[in-house]
Amino acid sequence: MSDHLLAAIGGKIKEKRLNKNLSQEALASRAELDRTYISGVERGKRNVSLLNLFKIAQALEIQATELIDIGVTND
Amino acid sequence: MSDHLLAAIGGKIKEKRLNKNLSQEALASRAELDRTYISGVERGKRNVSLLNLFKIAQALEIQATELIDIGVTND
DNA sequence: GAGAGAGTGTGACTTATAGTCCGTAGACTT
DNA sequence: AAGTCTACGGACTATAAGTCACACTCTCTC
Repeated sequence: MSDHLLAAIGGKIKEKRLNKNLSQEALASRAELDRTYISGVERGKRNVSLLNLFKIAQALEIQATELIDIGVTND
Repeated sequence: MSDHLLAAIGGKIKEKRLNKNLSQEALASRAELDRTYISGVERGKRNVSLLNLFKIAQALEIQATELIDIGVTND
């Protein structure tokens, strides 16, 4: 529960972004967020808030659930 | 994309909490958050960050995806 | 039908950090 | 070498995190 979680989510975002052939800047523009912010998010340096998560998902044309659907077990 | 989204997620949290017969205070305790914070989240007054979302999901013994899996279409 | 206890809503507040805006530097492409 | 893309830093502003006191509603018991 912490950094690697954000990194995993950041990785997902990067993956989806590349799938769509978008630059960080293009994604940032679509999501109305800052390019350096997207950079930080993808590198797991940012603890994104829900509204921004949804903005990013929308910019990527995917469900927000896809972005946080990482292997998190409730062991 | 905004308040009603947070309210919808808050509603989900409340629903899951009640399913588990937990009080806000009990949930807050499990998630190591403040009771009034949980109250605000459930009422959609708080734009929760990812880490806290995961804390809450873990406290509810569910996947975080379940909490944000509301009817959001990419129309 | 007053008093106690559990559960919740809410406003106000301080502190931590989310998020922006400026920049520089390096990798890669054409 | 000019253009594109990204990592990263510093300085700032906006807002989330976190806490408190108090009010209110129930329900139960005396």
